[in-house]
Amino acid sequence: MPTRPAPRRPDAAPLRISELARAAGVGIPTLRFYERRKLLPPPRRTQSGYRKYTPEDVTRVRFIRRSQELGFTLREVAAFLAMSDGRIPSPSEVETFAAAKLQAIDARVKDLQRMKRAIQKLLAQGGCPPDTACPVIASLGALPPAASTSRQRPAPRGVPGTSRNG
Amino acid sequence: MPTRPAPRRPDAAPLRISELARAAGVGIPTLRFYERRKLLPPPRRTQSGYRKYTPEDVTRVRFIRRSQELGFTLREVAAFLAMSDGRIPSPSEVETFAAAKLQAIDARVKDLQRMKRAIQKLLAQGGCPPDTACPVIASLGALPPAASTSRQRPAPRGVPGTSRNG
DNA sequence: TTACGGTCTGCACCAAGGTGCAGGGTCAAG
DNA sequence: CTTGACCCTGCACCTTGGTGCAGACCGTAA
Repeated sequence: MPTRPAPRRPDAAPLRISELARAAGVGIPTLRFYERRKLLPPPRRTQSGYRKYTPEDVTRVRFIRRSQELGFTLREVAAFLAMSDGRIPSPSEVETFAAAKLQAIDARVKDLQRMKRAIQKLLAQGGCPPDTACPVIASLGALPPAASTSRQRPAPRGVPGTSRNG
Repeated sequence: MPTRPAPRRPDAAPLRISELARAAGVGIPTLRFYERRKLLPPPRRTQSGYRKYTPEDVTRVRFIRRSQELGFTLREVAAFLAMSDGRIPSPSEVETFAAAKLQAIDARVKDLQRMKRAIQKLLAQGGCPPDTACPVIASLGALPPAASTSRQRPAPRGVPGTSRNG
């Protein structure tokens, strides 16, 4: 859709909310939502109150989305961003937090790989044998309670027009 | 899995809902919820209407929880279980689905490892440099929209009394 | 028989992460 | 000066995945 192109701007021009939304692949309400949740700093405003974003905000929003896809909650992402913004009490907290994240990541990768192997086996066998326990289920279900430290959330679901979800 | 044939009992001892809940590490309402969502088959009942579960149900519920921790939605898990139960039209669907899951898993593992490296770098540097873009954010944020196919959900959050989070 | 815990059903509610809409201001083009 | 796209705020609503509660029934021990 050839929307009336925004007026020509200099290089590091501020972005309007719709531009940031498009660049970062999210919806406009989502950006205001992130602002309320402190994931985005309150942007500068035009005289009339329009939000003005910077190019770094694009990176920031994309980081948020990627982190969500990796299974971190917005709360966690907010904490991380606060850290990287230097808005935290002690730098040792960064280490603690990051180390915990590392552990969580490792655990998740391991489980994913276990499940992967099980699925591959399933595919090689052409499906679950009818009488036996499905190997995939067995491979994950016959385990002690997980040691997962982190939580996971749905990935960005169909930002209108960005549906790459089969 | 060599299922041990319980010698003298006519069948394996059925579990009451509270026993399954405890064995699988979930709450009782969750089990009823899973039943509504077709993740658990309607169990047999006692004459008075109490649910009677089998030991395989423990595995099944654990499988569900693990899968969630790995980032699959209940809808996906239900689909997978339906397959493994043989309640699926064509076996080729299993392959399609499983292959898609494999791709999703691979993508997620890759991203997690990327983030891991970034966090390690962050730790090695003792934090984000104040002026520059945080390397962790940059490493994930400066990317095209994700190729993630699947969604993620919060891991089982503190089933009352089962808090292994933290 | 009563007490008490476990279970049943159904309905309401919660938290996270958005999504939509109403009602109104802004701004460039026609 | 009107039109249409865009933006603002605030509020209501949606989906997932549970949780809680009320009111009634079951089952065993005292």
